[in-house]
Amino acid sequence: MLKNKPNRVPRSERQKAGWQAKKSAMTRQAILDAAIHCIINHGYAQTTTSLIADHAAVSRGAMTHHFPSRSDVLTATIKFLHERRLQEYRALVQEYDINSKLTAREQIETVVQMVWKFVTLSSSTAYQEILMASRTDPELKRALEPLEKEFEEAFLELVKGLFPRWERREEIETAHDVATFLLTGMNLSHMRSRKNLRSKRVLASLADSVESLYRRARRLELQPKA
Amino acid sequence: MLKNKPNRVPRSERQKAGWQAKKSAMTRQAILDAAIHCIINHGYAQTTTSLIADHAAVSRGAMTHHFPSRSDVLTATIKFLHERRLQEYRALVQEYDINSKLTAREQIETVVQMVWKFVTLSSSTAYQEILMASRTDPELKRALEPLEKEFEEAFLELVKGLFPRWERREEIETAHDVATFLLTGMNLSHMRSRKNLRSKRVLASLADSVESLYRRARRLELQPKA
DNA sequence: TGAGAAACCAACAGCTCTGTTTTTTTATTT
DNA sequence: AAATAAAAAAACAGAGCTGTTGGTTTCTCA
Repeated sequence: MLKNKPNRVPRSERQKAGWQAKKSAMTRQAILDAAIHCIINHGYAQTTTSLIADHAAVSRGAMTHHFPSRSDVLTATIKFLHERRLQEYRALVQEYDINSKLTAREQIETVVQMVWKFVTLSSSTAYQEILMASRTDPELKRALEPLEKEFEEAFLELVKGLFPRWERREEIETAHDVATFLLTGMNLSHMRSRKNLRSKRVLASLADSVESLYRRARRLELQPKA
Repeated sequence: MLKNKPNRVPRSERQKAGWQAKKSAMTRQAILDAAIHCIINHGYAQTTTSLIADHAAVSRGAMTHHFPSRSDVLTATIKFLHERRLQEYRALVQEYDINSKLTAREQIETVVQMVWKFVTLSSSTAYQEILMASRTDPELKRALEPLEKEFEEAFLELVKGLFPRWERREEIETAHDVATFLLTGMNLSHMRSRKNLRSKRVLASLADSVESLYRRARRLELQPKA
């Protein structure tokens, strides 16, 4: 939604130099925000150009000025979404403040909670929509692959930072896979009906799995060729 | 695809009584098969009435005779898909022959493999498409809910049959949740790129989780109020 | 075998979405 | 202040999808 429609901005502001560029950036941003909003609330396929324009309070003509085709809006949107998710991810890492005063088990539990919170953000819902659409849309698929890799890297970096003594890549990868698969699967199911009672038990079980992988890795690292 | 187009069927067959009813059932079936095929290969949103008709080798007019509206085809399709999945599920249970000669661990591993196979069937892909679409389509959502419940019941029945001494519902449910969430999540990711090396480790970890839940349940059952 | 029903087909109208073009408004620059 | 460039709006044409209508073929049963 356009928070500052041009005619709502005071005259003084509007006469400053560089105002036009600023306005342009604003509507561009409003369009991207609206696109994400539509993907979340109407699904990827139903996100039409007019729907986006309506929700951004921008004429469709103005939109084609910034993005000539529908595909242009959407590819710009997924890039923007990707940035936003990376940002939200980093914010969560800070918020949860996973410091080394905690035991390994406590750290693991905190990370699990954090990742769960991340997965249930609305931006992850949007991402799921796009991911699912990409299954039958080669162009989308191509555009998404590098972004997916970047995210996995970010996750592995987090783990490395938190558990400096966890070196065996095999168990780290498995932990990553188990966590993301389980949490996305759960989120997918929960997006449809919330059953918080059961999710707590699942999160505990996930923490168990990760802990067991961690312990195994530690064991094998100490006696590599036993 | 229509395997037996009416004009390909021998005259003798075509003159038997009840032929018309049989033919009608055949095209109806062909339409439902085609619909599932389209959902798998083009996605739910792209599954248009003409696409289905084309793939079923049936005129669009003939289709509207059996299913007046698009929504009619699709609701019939998801019901049919549901039946098919139940059937495939039962077939897998038989095929894997999980008998009591195996140890608990072996049984668990077999079930995990079986469910994984089930989740990766193309009919599960179709189901995922529908599930995802139902998030933003209230009508679909309403139609899907009872079917979802029926499936969970079927799964719980399987576990009860296999582990008669596993009585605590809490751990059974958690095991169910962990397994389905993890496997759907993994499938969702694999539908896009196959990485079999890593999936084996994930399956092993899942078996660990289930086993640990089983052991805990057994322990708590023996000393209920300790 | 002939009347009536069921299955099937083809063409059309209305709607929505996309992309293009034309026109108007709003900034910037000299 | 005028010329030029950028942004926004409006109107239009083409394509695809849905649902409807009227007509044809195929089967059934008396």
